[in-house]
Amino acid sequence: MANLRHRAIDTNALNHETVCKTCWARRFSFCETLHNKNMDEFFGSASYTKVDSGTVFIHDGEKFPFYFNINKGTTRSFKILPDGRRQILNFGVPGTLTGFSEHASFDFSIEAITDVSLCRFSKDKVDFYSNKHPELRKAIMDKMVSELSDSYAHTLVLGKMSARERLAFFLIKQNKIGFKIYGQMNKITLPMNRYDISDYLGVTTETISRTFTQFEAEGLITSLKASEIIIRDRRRLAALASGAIRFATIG
Amino acid sequence: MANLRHRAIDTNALNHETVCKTCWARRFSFCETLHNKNMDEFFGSASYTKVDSGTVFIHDGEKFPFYFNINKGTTRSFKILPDGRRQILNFGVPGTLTGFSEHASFDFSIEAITDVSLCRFSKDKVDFYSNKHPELRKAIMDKMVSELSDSYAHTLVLGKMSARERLAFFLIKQNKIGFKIYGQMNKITLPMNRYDISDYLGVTTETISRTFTQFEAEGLITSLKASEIIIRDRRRLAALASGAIRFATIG
DNA sequence: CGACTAATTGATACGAATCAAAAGCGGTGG
DNA sequence: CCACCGCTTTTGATTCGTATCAATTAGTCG
Repeated sequence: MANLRHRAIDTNALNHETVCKTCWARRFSFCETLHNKNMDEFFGSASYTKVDSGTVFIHDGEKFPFYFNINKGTTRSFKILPDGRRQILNFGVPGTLTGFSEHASFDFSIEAITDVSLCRFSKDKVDFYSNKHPELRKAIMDKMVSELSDSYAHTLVLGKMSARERLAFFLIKQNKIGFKIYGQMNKITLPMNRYDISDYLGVTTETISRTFTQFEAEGLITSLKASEIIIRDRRRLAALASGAIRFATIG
Repeated sequence: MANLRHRAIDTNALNHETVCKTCWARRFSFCETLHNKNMDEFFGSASYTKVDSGTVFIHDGEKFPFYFNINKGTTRSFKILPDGRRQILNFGVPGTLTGFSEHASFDFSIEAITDVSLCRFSKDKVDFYSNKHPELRKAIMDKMVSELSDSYAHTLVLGKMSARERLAFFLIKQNKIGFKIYGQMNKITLPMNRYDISDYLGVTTETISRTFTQFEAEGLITSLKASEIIIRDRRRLAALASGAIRFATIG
């Protein structure tokens, strides 16, 4: 097994009652589907883990036959080119499941942006229980499908959109996540820094920063701090995000 | 059911023996896994279909509870922005399975580049048989995983690579496909036109064209026709494709 | 062989990258 | 509590890769 730098807490000792019953991320997670079943055995097989902020806990190319479900915090998945260029593929939030990769081998790296807590499930165990409980496999496939769908949306953004559209897309997306997970309305809290945003959107930090300034000048947003944004004009921001207007500084 | 413009040939009439036994794409397809089983009933539920070149046979947003497996020809999957900008997500070749999308609703369109023949499988039927034959579901999930993996590689290309790297990536990828499916070694046969290539790589046709010319001048490739390329220096082309050298005209 | 479309080549424009520096911010210690 | 240090973010000046606009050449099909 690879060097996963984290403290693992064996839930066999803890008992799933105490862990899952109070799990805040459950309603976003694949395991939600087993909510009303007596699945101590299955959940007992999971291990509850914490990863410190800044830790790369999955390395590109590594074999690791587990699914990870994020319970708390934010992660970034990324690929790196030989000369150091980094592309962020997605951000993981509570309820994000990962580890679908073929032959149990990851073809990207995952790093904790904030302190993260997650559950680790052996693929073999999940497979075994999926045969008894088809809804479990269905839930996993649904997660996979939405990851694919997200990736295609991202492809469109990277292939065809201007810097302004990219940032608008990102902000609208973060806003939706913020609402779903944390119940925030017009306030966007960004756990990632400008480098992350730029590496996700395929532009530079300078461009991101300038575009933030533009958006604020145009009354689309207000920036309280670098990491706290208020949406002021959702309609226009969403129009930009959807590609309805390419460069125009609509104001 | 949506307006699928194609001629459908019901294999119930034909009998799977005559169709699947001679199916050339089988060894690349998810159904390969059932090769040695008596699955007349399952295969009988498929319908064998032909789609003419240039036909959009799946429309973005359309509900369509079927998997498609391509048997012959090439397709392009794409998304379109309100102002007409098109991003090609991937090209389908024999053995490509599609239709994973959530709630059986596609979030992209698919168009035949050449004349295409394909098999259509009802999701319900596949689901039913997957419970008896877990390897069927596993095969489908493997297809899904490699589609996701491909998409991530594409993300890296679109987010971080120069035009030269993008084209190199594309050519190496097409070469691998050409070898796997059609057994071609250094010759690349491109069923798609320059617009397709540019819409896949997130650059313009003019840039694609100029880069082809550069590559030929540098001895990386020889272009017999626009659609027939010979790889002359695989090492350097692959180095470009992997991002080891960004702009340099190595030569 | 002519008509139409696809691909290439050329000239110029422009959005974003790069290089450079200043300002903001968070944490630490005197 | 404030001064200092390091890191992140913003702003500025300039460069550059690719898009755009325009025209020519090649290729395809009736």
